[in-house]
Amino acid sequence: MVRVRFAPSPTGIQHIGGIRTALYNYLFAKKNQGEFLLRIEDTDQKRLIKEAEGALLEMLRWLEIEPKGNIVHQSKRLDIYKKYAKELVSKELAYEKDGAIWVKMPESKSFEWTDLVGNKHIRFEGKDQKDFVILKSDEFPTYHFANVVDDHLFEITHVFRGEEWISSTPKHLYLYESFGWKRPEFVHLPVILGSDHTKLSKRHGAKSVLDYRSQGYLKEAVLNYMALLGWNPGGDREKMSLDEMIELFKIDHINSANPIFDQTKFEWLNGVWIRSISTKDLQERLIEFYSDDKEVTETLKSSKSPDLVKVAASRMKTLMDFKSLVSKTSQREKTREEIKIAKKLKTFLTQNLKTWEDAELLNAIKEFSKEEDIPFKTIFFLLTGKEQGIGILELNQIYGKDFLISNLEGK
RNA sequence: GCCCCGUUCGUCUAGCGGUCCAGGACGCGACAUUCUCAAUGUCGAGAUCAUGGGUUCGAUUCCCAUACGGGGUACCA
Repeated sequence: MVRVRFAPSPTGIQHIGGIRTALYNYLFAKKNQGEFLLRIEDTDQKRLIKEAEGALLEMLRWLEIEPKGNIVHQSKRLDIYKKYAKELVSKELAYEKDGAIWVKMPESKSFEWTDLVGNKHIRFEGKDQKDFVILKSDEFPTYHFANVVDDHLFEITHVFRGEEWISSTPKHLYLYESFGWKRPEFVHLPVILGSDHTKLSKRHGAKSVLDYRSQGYLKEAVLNYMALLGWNPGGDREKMSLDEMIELFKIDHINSANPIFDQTKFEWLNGVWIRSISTKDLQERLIEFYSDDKEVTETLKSSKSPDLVKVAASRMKTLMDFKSLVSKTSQREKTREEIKIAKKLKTFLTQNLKTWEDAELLNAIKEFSKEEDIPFKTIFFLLTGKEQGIGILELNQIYGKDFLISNLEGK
């Protein structure tokens, strides 16, 4: 049976690359009817950040890629690591120095494996390897050690992790060998780079998945875009739901080159998802997204809400765009000239229109525009209060005559 | 420096020896639609497949070298 694990260290916020690793783990497990576990590698006492784990769980919960079973904390398993470390010492494969336990790396050996990303053979020579610490002087294990011990104890079959671990894989291989344990398959994922071709970091803007949520991205889009960075199902397929990704996921379609995060394409994908969910669903998500915003919440709970959501959907890239789209307040004040035009327009419309039905209104606007030689854009602004956005007729349907007229009257 | 990995349009990528004078998507441009902006549809520009050597009847696809990019080189993960 396939069993994988996501093993982050709670030393900071998980950036998008970290969560992508979780996603690939999840996809692979689901695809193969396997298990997906979560292990917190909290072995670095100095760099530990206590909010990190909660944030991580919140991300997984939001994205609905939650692990199975109990969460393992390495900090609670110190006695286990100690026991195994001593075993290596007694086998004379490790030694104590400066209060820490070190593994002696054999110079004559070579270490090789076939990495499942790109299905390539990787080989390191023992002479390039250095002895390394497995148990620190504070009695905590190092990553290399705790990771191997736990992967063995939990019978992990496939290790998905960032490619920054390739160089230390020889250490891990040697540990498996020293204990006589069967080693797992390795799947080293290329790291995601920013637009300047350097590793994603704070400088590149919002990096946490939670940040994307608060910026109005849909979880479907986040999942979809993360999956697409470095993996594709082959062919032209781009938009995929989680279930579809599970169905299509294959390790040999993971790329081994570093992808660059493209904010613009991500936004486009988010728009695609916003347009593809139902109006009712979108409305619910907007209600949740704007739960702290009284004004928008009021709008969203009004009877006009479904219509507004519907006409706003095609104009949104993120949920954040909704507010300005449906706001009733004018985008800017009218100029003196515009105030004059607005007065004229108001008189014109109130005198000529009987029903205020769309066709009649549109004709009147066109006529006014022509007769007075006023550009349509100006009329649009005067009637809607916006330079651009939801159409006059759409607003006429939703808010009606009074709203349009009041825009002509205000400043 | 040394070790490891990578390199197809600006970006994400398809391609796994002939189907490729390289296909799709984002972005960009044009047109259509049209009450603005979007959305949508159609078309277009954009890659001598990093460079140089091989192998082969034939290389984007296989091998080597160079260049460039990324990663590692901690009692951090």
